[in-house]
Amino acid sequence: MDIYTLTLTPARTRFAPSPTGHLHLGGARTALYAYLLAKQTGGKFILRIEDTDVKRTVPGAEQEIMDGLRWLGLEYDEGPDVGGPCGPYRQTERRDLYNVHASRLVQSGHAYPCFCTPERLTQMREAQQARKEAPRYDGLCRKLTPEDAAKRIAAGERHVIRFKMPHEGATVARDHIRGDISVENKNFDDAVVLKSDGLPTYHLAAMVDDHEMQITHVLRSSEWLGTFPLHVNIVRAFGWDEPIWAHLSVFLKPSGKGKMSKREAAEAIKDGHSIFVKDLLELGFTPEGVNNWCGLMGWGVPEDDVMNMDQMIQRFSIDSLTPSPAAINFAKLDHFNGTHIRLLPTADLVARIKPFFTRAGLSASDEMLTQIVPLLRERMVTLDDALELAGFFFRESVSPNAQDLIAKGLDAPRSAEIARRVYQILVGQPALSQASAEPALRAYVEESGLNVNQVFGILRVAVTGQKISPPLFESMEIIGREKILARLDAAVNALSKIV
RNA sequence: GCCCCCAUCGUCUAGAGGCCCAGGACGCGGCCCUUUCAAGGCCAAAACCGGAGUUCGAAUCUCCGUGGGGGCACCA
Repeated sequence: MDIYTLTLTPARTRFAPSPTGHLHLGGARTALYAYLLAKQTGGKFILRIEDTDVKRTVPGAEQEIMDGLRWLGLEYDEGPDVGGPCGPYRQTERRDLYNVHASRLVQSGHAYPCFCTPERLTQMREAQQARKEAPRYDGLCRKLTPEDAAKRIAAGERHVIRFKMPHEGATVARDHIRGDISVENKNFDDAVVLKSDGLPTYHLAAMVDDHEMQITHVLRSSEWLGTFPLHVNIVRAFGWDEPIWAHLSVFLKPSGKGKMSKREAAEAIKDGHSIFVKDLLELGFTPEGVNNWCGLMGWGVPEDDVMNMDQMIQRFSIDSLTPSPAAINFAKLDHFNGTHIRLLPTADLVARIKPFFTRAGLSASDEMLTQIVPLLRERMVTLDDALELAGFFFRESVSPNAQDLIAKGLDAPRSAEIARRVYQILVGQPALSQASAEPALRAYVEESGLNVNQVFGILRVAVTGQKISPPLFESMEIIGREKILARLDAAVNALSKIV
């Protein structure tokens, strides 16, 4: 089989989060890569919920994950709410399957029941740490005869199933990003694969499911690198073929010193950013921007790094994934978000900013927004910028800061005088179009000896209520003559009251 | 303490022995455009962690050091 054929073999990939919290950037990127690989090869992208730790499961988390994936455009082909040929896709609904497999491991001599109590294990670990030894299961129950074990199980004694790690030799596991990883087996202990509540741990559940669901490429966080050899041993104990494994580097906080912490996450929010997908949506980020940005962290694209989903699908390759941790750079997210906003067709952008006006209690019609969007587009970094930039279009009146109405280098009375003059000029214009208003005002600027910034500045603040606004004359044409004159009149009044 | 992984501009990265006195992107600085703010265009500054090897030749290969990250649960 040549390389070309290989890359076209449909991949089955999966995103397998546990529903214990918010969907975050790391998860989003893992899902993105898995999605890209599946789509590129004409394969399937699967969502599997790893909820075997019942105590840690958070209500609503699963829904948030599904909503988040859909918002990002990472539509899964198989999953809890869409079904599929390998379901169910929630691990708690597959417990019988894990029991069967755990038994198989015991029968084949690859695993054994362990009756050690949590108390004993804690004591053991504490003693080991006191002796500066690595905390590790001492293998007490590994020595039990199958007969003894069977008797205790029959007696109803509470127990777990542990995987029997080889004591001798080394395990060589191949990570697609890093190459062969070799670890001495003596560094491992016998991990629990089935808990006393009858549910599996990750080590068993993930291996069984990846096999049963015929996953071809396992893309997961590099946090799993430590237990990677264990997983490989489990897969081999079953006699299964291994998938291609790729351990994705972790995201570091912006400083590059350590993983994102709660504290850092809070800092980011204050700054209008977040590591949580649900926040990103509310903060006005676009799926296009987020995907492009986080996809680029850990993936070495030679050039042309502004990409939409189709382009990412075409260009993605697990061969160009990078092994080193990446520090999050929110400034770059801003850049990509702004870039993708500018790439959006007007109707699309209108639809996306509308909710932000609605939420602010402003009724913005599609017609109006369609006119305004071209003025806004290149000034937006996030979608909610539209509200800040263009709220004045939809308000009955504006209330500028009186001081802002005073032109640079002039005083209030002089500014009021200018505003009055501008009013007169505009009143004289039957239709307040850009074509008529602008030349008239420029002529005034010329004859008055003032500069454009002074005159247009007063007008801008009077009409928009803001020092920074979209292009003035285009905006005025949309606002309409009546409102403009009223606002200008109000500005003259405000200016006159300043002593 | 033990184990594993990583190491190119501030950040994300290109680079798979000569194409590299190291390329792109973000950010930063400057200039142009300009009614504000942006966007856009142009220009600039900015890096191969250190030390030994291997080689005619190393950012690229090997070893050591250092630094950083991750892991060592009946959590994932």
